[in-house]
Amino acid sequence: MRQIRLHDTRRGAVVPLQPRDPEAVGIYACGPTVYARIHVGNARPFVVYSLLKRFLEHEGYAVTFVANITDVNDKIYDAARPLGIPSAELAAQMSAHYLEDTGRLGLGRPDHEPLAGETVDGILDLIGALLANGSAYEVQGDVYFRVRSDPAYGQLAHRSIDDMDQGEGIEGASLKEDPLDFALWKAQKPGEDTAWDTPWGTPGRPGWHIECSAMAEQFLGVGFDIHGGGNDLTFPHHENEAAQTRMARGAELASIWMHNGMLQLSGEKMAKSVGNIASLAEVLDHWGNEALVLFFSTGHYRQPIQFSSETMDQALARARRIREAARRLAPGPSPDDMAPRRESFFDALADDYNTPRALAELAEWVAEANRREDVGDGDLREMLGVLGLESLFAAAGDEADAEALELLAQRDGARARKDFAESDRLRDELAARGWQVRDGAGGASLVRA
RNA sequence: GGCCCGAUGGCGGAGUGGUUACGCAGAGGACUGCAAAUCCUUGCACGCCGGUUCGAUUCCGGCUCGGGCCUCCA
Repeated sequence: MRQIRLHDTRRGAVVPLQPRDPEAVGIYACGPTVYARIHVGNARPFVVYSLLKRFLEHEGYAVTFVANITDVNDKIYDAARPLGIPSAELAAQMSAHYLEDTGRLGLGRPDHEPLAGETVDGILDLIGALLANGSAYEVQGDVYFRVRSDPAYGQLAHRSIDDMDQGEGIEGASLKEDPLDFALWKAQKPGEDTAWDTPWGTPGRPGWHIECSAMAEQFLGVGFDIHGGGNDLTFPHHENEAAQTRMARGAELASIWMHNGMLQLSGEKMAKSVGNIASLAEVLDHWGNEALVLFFSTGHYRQPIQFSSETMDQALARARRIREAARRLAPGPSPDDMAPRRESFFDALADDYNTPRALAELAEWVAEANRREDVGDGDLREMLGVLGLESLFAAAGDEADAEALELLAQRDGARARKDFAESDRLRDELAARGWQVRDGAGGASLVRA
């Protein structure tokens, strides 16, 4: 088994993965808050950790991947109000969209996708433990975490407690003992239509940070292996998560905290608040899932990555080349003398999940395969499977293609192939026969005009 | 203001104390009935100023610029 190394934010270094169970790895990644349809940037962690799971499985681990859905949150109340619908209804709608949109990535589902709203028992249990040992206090139905009770607070984000000026809003500030403290639970306020009963008597709903602590613990237990998320969550969200569990359970929530970089659009983080949004659904419509999944792997997961029509087109072209190689290669095992390239591919992934380097190896592998005769496609299948791109072996719109190719063959016996769509002349020809060429990921497909 | 990250060719993006990956785009060539695909060749790229060193894009310091977080944010 290859030694796998990953960057841990807490230690600020690339460290060896040493799972608590030598044969199994648990991964938790923070998912989106479902108050609107997700954008491409939101898809990055979904892709990164889904693919990490595939790689770890390839290396022989049994992996449990948990990605939560935050369905109870201020944002959701705020978004539901002007729409005149219950917040739970909005959350349900947007959750459904989230499942649909991420499903189209073709990467399968995480093993568990808990909803915060269904983990309230676990949340109250954690809060109970914190109240009991003095790390939390209740004020007028709110419950706050006593940040200074945790001597390790700030270690994850590498911040001194004295540099912090954290607040949960002006109203809450007056209730806190210390401005650093953050809400574990918020008493129900007018206009908030979702609330749960509590042991301390006043109904309310959980704070954002505690939701993740509870959901992670429920499915992976305390002390699991990898906690992931976008690097914008490092502080305060992950810092708070870590602190809550540490003080409630006397143990660290996770051993490695991984953080992916932001997707950037015109030099800035893609975010709803900035307004530079491209929805995941739109991007999938335009470029297809293969180009998008490949696009995410063209950059290292920790670095920011530039989203633009240009960089997406580049990913599309790259997918096309791989698809072409997949199409022409004979099924079967690849030659032994090409194995070193395959191994370099996986070695790159073992080294802090370096997908750009892995893709370079894959490109070299493809070039060599193209140069040779009778290269079996085994290695390529193996590599693409780990990258979530096994579908490059199956052409989009195969059936329509077959039919159209038959027509073409009848016409002039041309050595037609899927790339027919590249040729304007053939496009015209097809149009004349009632076919419309529709460009998609890594190729084109045909539909009846 | 504080903490952190980055600055690589037309674009994207790895990596390295001394021959600078890979992809996309471009140019030339091969092959091909035309295309497509594929192959070969090719391109004054490492922000600025100092320092360490036989030698720095790579290490150190400063500067400039960009980005993330410090408030909801993948």
